[in-house]
Amino acid sequence: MTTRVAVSAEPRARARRRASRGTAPASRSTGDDQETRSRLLKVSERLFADRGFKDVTVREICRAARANVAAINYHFGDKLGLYREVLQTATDAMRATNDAARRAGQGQPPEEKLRRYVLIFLQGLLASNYETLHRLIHREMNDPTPVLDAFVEQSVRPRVEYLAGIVAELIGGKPTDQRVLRCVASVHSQSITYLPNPIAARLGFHFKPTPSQIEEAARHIAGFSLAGIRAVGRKKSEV
Amino acid sequence: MTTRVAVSAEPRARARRRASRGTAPASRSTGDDQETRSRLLKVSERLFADRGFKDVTVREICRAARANVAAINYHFGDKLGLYREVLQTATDAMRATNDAARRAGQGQPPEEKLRRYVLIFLQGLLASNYETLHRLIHREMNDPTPVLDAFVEQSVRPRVEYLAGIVAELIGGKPTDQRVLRCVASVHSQSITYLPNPIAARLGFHFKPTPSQIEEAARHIAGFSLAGIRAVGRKKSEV
DNA sequence: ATTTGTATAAAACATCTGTTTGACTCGTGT
DNA sequence: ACACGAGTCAAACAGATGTTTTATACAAAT
Repeated sequence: MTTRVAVSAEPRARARRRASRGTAPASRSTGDDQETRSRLLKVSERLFADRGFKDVTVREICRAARANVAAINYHFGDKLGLYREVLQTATDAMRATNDAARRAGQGQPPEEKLRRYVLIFLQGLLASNYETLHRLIHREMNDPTPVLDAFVEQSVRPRVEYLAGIVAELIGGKPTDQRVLRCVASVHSQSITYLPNPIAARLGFHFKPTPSQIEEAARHIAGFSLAGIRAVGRKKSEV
Repeated sequence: MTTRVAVSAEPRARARRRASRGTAPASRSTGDDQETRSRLLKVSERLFADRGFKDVTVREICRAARANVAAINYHFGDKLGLYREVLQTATDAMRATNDAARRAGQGQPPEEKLRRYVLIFLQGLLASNYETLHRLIHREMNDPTPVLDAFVEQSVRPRVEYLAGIVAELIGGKPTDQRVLRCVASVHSQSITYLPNPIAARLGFHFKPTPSQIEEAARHIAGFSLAGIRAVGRKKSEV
């Protein structure tokens, strides 16, 4: 009895109306008129990030978005449809971070590529506008919903392959070398550790994601990792 | 509407009977008689680790343990009471790992202390009998239940402080130095990355937790980290 | 033999869950 | 003027959920 799969994307009768988007929705008379649909997206992003897909109720989302209970089913087919759309924006944001890191590293020596990658990744991870999206993704890691597969292919794999390329360049091995993969895991894991989490908070790790603190952390990770990678490179290659 | 707090440990009428434990429960007549209580503990440990506190239903647990729906409330007061007890065994296991790591490092130079710590931690993390317990804990990191505080104090803090001591010895700083704390985070994050997770699985990271693979991974983490720590130690100390 | 305490079981309870329904309000196109 | 579709709403639905109740079986103590 896991996360309740709805195989077909748009399940029921209605909710296909929104096929006709872009025909100037214009404003309607009802008071505020802030496009209920986008309010639902915005509100649910935060709620899903805070507590996960299953632990957030549609009633809660709708209350927070000042919308009717039926709004989610009307606009997104069902709860999973809404979640899918929220996670798609997360995927896009992550891909944008990937591309930015790639661009920043172009023409640079591998050491500098790694430094810039870590910094940009960390900025993307902790920048206030993206932080909820990344927490969302972190949730998928522990409680995969049917959306995870698409996300891994579109976001994680390109990122890991890029990192593997850098590391391979640094230690002079194939990107599929076990040593390379372990180094990639080491770099990546250090980065995501800086996502806010309740245990760190209880330990008194008061890491404030200000630009300068983020740079500091990025410098640490890059320096730590470059030394680590070089050390690994000095050892004999394995199968 | 989070995980449903039950402030008092043993909430209702019954379930305090088990105060009188140890008076030889003996066996009763009903067929198998395998101590329903311990069956519930065993079964729910796996279920909670797989899907988290909230996503597992008491009916499911009871079905898997071949017990009545009321069994949980009878033996543990309520669902959270069962969870609390399961997590207590996890805490104990983790503390045992801590102690083992400490003993193994006694009288060793700090480099060797770190190597042994990482190995023992990883063994504890991935040994088949403890693996579910650690996944359980990993869940608390993302979705804290009321049980988290006790766990952090009893397990995580001693461990982090021990690691901080080693690192401080290596780079010659105070255990509260920012550089030290960042190194601790680096070491710890690399270790927990080796817990099985769906994203790694989808990426084709087929890490089998055999003893030799675990040793391999521990060697990597220790070597990588020692080089990293030394590099950090070469830099000027910060506030 | 009776009482007492422990353990189990089936059924019921109250609440919460995602979803659906049917009515109603508008603007727009004819 | 009219029909139509888009969007919203209150109410209801069916199923799941944690918990409680009531009844019963049994062993040990009295």
